[in-house]
Amino acid sequence: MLLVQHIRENYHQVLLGLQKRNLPQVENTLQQVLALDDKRKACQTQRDQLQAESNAISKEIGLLMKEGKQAEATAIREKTALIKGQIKDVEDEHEHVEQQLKALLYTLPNVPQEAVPAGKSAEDNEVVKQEGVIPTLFEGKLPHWDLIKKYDIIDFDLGVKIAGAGFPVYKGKGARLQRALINFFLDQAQTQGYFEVQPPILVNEDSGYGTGQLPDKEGQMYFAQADQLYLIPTAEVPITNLYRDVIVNRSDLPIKNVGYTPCFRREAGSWGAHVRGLNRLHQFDKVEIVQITHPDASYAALEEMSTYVQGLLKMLELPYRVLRLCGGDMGFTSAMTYDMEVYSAGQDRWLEVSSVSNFETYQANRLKLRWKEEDKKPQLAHTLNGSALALPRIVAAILENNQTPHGIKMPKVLHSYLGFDSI
RNA sequence: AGAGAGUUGGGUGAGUGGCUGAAACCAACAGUUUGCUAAACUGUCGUACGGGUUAUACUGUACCGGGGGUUCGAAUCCCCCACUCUCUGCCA
Repeated sequence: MLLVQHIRENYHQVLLGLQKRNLPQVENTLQQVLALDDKRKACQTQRDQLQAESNAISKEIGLLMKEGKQAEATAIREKTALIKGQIKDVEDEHEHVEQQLKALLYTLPNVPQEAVPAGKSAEDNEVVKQEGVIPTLFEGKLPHWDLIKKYDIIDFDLGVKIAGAGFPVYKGKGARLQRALINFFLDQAQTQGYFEVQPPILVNEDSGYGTGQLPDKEGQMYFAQADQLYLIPTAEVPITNLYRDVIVNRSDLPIKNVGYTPCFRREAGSWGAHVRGLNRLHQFDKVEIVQITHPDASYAALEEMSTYVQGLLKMLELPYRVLRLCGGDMGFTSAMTYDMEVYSAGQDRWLEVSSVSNFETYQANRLKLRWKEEDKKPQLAHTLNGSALALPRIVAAILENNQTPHGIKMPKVLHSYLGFDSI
C-alpha cells in the first residue's frame, strides 16, 4: 500500500510512475486520496478537541466527587451529554472517511521504479540479457509431457485420480529429481548467506493482506473454509509475514531468508493449449529467497538476487534470458521485477522460472515492517523476493534440453544429489 | 473436542472504576567515576495519527490480545471472538 504522505510529497513522480501501468483513472484516484486525507485530518482534529474537552470535564467530576461536592458534580455531568453526541458524530464521519481512503489505497498498485519501461503487455518487456547456448536437438525430439511418459517419471493420470488435473505424481527418478533440486537450491542459498526457514503452508487472512495477495487475488488461492486459512501460492507469503509488526535494528539488515515450500494456485480460468504438462500446475515446489533491506540498499540487493538466480541456471547448464518487466506486465505490489526464462528446446519456447522483485515499502507499509536506528523514528524497510527456483519448468527444460534418443542426461551439479547421472 | 486458568510496555511483573501511558525490577542506550574491564551512581528509554516548528522544543488524541457495551470517567465491570497454558480425551 502506498503511503499518503509519499503521494503528497512526490505527486508528479507517483503520477508518472503509475501511468506506466496504463491506469487511465489514476490521476483522479490520486486526487481523491489527497482530498480524503485532508478530510480525515480535519475530522481527527475536531474529534481530538472534543475528546480533550470531555476528558477535562470527567477529571473535574472526579475531583469534585472526592471533595464531596455531589451537587456540583451532577451539574457538570449534564454538560457531557452534548459533547458525547458531537463526538459520536465526528467519530462516525472519521471512520467512514478512513474506510473510504483505505479502500481507495488498496486499489493503487506500487509505483514502478524509474528504469521500468512503459508498456501494456509481455510484448513490451525489455530483454536485459541472454546467456547460454540453445541446444540443437535431434530429429524426433520430444516435449517433456511425452518424455515423462516414455520414461515413466511423472504421472498426471494418477494425480487426476488422487486430486485432479494439475496435481502430478512424481515417481522413481522423477521424484528423486524433485528432491535433488530442492536440496541443491537450499544448499546454494545457504552459501550465499540465506537463513533457512520452514514456514507453515497455510496462512491466515492477515498474512494474505500483509504481502498483498488479499484483497486483490482472493480467487487465486485455495481456502480451507472450516479454519479460515489460505493455502500459500508462494513461500513469499509466510516468510515475509514472519516480519509483520516487527521493528528491527538497523544493524540486523539485510535479513536474508530462504525456504522451500509446496505452492498452491487455483489458476482459475488460465488454462489453455500452451499450458500442457508441467508448464502450469495447481501444486508445485519452489525454493524462495526473501530479503529485508535498508531503503538505500534494496536495488543493489535486487541485482544481487538476480545474479544469484542466474548463477543457479548456469550451474544447471540451461540457456536463459533476463527480462525487465514493463509497467503493464509487472505484479501489483512490485516496483521493479526481473523475470528469468529458460529455453525449453522440446517445446521451442521460453519458460518463466523465476521472478525477482523489489517491493520497496509497498509490502512493508501493510506489514508494518520497520527498521530503527539509535533514537530515531522507525522507518519502513524494503522487502524483496525471488524464486530460486520454481521446480516444474526447470524440470521441463532439463528433460527437454538434455534428451538423447537413448536417455536423458542430468546436469553435473545434480549427480551427487541424485545418485544417478541419466534417466 | 470437554473443563479450568490466563493474555499489561523489549523481558519479568504490579495494578479491581478517576491523580495510571501505566509501579518496580531486568535488559538497552547516554553520561559520571575508574589505569583497563567490572561495579556503583545519574539520566534516557513505546507506537500511531493530528496540531505546531526551517528543524527541534512543545502539545492533543488513541492504544494494557481483538471487537462491542455499561459509565461523566474503564487496563480495571459486562458480552462476543482469537490465542496461550494446565488437566481429561484423541492422535502422526
